[in-house]
Amino acid sequence: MRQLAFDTHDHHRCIAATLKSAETQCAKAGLHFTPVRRRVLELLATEHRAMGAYELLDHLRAEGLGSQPPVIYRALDFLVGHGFAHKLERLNAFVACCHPGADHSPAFLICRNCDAVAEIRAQGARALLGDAAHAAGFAVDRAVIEAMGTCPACQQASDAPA
Amino acid sequence: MRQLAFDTHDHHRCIAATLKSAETQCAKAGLHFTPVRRRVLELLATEHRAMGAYELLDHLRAEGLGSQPPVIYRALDFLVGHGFAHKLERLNAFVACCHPGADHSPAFLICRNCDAVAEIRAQGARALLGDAAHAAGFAVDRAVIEAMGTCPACQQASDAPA
DNA sequence: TGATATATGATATAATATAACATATCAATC
DNA sequence: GATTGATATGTTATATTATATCATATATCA
Repeated sequence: MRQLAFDTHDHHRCIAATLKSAETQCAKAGLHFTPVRRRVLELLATEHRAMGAYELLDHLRAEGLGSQPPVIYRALDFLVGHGFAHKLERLNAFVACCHPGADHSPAFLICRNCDAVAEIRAQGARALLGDAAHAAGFAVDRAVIEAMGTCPACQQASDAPA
Repeated sequence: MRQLAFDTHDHHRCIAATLKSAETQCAKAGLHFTPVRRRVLELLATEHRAMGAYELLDHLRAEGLGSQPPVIYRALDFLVGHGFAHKLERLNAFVACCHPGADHSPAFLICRNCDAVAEIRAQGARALLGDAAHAAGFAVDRAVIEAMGTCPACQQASDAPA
């Protein structure tokens, strides 16, 4: 079961693993994995794509789990704050974390054409960035790394046009 | 005259160089460096910090150069599109480019404490990111790299509290 | 049980950004 | 110089994203 980049994978297991991991981590750390928080993570994991806050809120509303913006933003703050989800700054949207539990320096590959998003590890790039920053006297605590471009599927599609 | 990171520099020359460079590039490329566009770049260069679209628009309005949001967003689109300014996705704000004319892969260092922003070159990090993306079959055309952390001045301030 | 911290509900509004259409300006050509 | 086409600006309206604030509920623990 792989969960890297644009590869296909066993998505049922992927969703289950994401939720299970969050559950476990929350239990360990004494965090409350409440119904709203759980459901938001589940939605993100299930759709497996970048979703906007209001799109997520629409789901919650339909399910009677909350109807006002603060509900979703609080849930997202929790999930992002504890590393269960990430915010894509470029899209003002959110994705479930693909490497739950791993200490990671995530980078995102965002397809301009179809909006597919992949999370990859970027330890190397992150380290070089840290070095360059350090040389300028700056101490980095978090790096936003988002690559815009074309995913494999869209490259193929444009190579072989109708 | 240095214009790197958080170093001090001759700011008058820095502003002049930024405008001059944009002027030259526009002339070469047949682009219209109109009064609004010029003034927005000048504001960004003068303040030398991240500014929001509406903050910039307030200046334009005070000067009779435009009063509605589309005016500033169009000017910013032009400046960002041609590399004269950059958008900081993390802040939803804009800065003048510090390396005008240079073919560059900019990265930004953003101080959480005082919002100071420095633009550095990140060729190395960008290259590693490109490699990692390539391994996933993804073709990068642009990378957003923004480091959140603490600038030199704020580090000193917190080392030696009152 | 009562005190405290944490989470949710609800109202209002702030901040950021774009769609759509009208008008003006500029540059090239007839 | 008038015509045209491309580019830029003006203007109105509205969409999208996000937060402040205060009230209420729920959980935890002394």
